Amino acid sequence: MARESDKDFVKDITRMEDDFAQWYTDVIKKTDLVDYSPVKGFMVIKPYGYALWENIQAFLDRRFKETGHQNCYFPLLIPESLLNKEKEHVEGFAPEVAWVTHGGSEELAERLCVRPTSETIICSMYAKWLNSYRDLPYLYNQWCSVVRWEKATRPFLRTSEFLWQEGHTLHETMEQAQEETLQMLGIYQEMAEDLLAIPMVAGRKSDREKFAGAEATYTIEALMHDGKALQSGTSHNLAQHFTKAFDITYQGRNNVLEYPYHTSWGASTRLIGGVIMVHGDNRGLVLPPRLAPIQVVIVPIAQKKAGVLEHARGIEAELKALGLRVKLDDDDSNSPGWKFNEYEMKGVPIRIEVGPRDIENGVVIAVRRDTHEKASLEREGLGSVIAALLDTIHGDMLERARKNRDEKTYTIDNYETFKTVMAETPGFVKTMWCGDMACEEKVKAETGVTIRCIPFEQEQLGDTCPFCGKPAKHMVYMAKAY
RNA sequence: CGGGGUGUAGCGCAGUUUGGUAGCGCAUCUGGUUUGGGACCAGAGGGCCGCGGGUUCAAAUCCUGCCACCCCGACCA
Repeated sequence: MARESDKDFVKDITRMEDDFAQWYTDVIKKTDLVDYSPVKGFMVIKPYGYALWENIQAFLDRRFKETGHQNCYFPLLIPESLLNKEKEHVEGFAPEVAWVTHGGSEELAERLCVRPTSETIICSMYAKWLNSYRDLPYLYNQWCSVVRWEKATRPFLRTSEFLWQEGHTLHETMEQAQEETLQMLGIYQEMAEDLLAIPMVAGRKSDREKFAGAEATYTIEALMHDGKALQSGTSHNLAQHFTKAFDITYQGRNNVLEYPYHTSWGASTRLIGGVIMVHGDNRGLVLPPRLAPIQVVIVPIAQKKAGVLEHARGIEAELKALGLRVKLDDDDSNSPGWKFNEYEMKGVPIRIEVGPRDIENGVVIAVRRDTHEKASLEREGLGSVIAALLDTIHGDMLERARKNRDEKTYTIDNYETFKTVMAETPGFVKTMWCGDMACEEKVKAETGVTIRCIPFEQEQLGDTCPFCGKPAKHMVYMAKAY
């Protein structure tokens, strides 16, 4: 195996070490994932980008159904009076909701908000439907878009409208709600690792960072290439906060009216931004094989020569028969060299080159996107070798991402070192914390760093909080966040 | 919402200081030769210069208002 080129960048894309934000924008634009629409903060997701979302949807939807959930659909518009019912919730979301004030030319008696999330409309319906403990649990999910009027937007990471799913469940007991909350977070983590090849830190949000109206919020957090963290999926135990506000009651087992326990959980197109920033390099996207819309691209060489295209089509058919997503690029208006660059930029995991020389030798050339390793493979039995190679690439990408993250994860026990590290080599910081919101606010104000989560896997790193000197309550992961 | 920057052909840009026929590269189209890391030759098409007002004989260029995008901060998936 030989490194095929020393060149580790392309002229169209800013190098990530020079300007990470510009690199991200360049990659998104050059690879045809999205385009900007006429309305600020609203983006068009183009076919290559939407295919990524469809693969995320397919994975999650399968797992939701395997765990007993059903899909349904609730309306886009929510009356203001419903939004206002849960106090913390409305305070959290009011600043960024869009309002519908007119129907045609008539001004509405009550204005309607475009959902920023659907707890309120869904709870108002659950209140009508729920009668008996025999009806529980409610295990519903919807795939939809929501609108949050953002001031600063970036494709995938923060847009005024985004696609997501939101699950909303009701349970008889707090224990069942908690079990559901953690189960769904676990599915997000499984998806991140098995599909996106992104290792996650899972844990609970601090009270300052939790969802508006939640008893507890759980999160998976990933570390990007630039050392900033991305919240990648959240699952909330809402306890009885909304069910009481919306007066959702049922006849319980002991013949008294009870309020059910409530959860909600969501993951969005933001995950795509995470994939770009965790795996991408200076040549563009590097897509994990199970997510990639095109897993293998076949580039014929000297395709007008007799037999070349037919041979390439045979390879295409064999790989497709194995269920792989394959593209044969037989467009003769682009040279092979152009195609090499194009599909590398688009992150296609494996490129197969086949020309007259290879046909004669009974081989093909296969090149890995993630490592640039080039190998000559026997044509005979190629399908199973390629299928296995895709799995190897997935494992290697996950491992590489884990190694990158671990190298940028620092254990720190004093504030001065913390400041230095976060200023010079940002990443995750593992440290003890007193549990006091004022202390958390102070650190954020002074350094811009926030508590990403209180991880499930706790370590006793010390006895005092390095920020205020009070007794430590938890070990936390901290980082600057997207 | 504050600070900085940018809007000219599908994409990337020059031209704006000093007002005077709208330019370049890539892409596109036609024909031909090519094809193992961004091919070559010849020809062709493509523009409300972000949008609106103003100054002027004349505006991409000067004045003014707005809009969008990018970057850096404050707020959030």
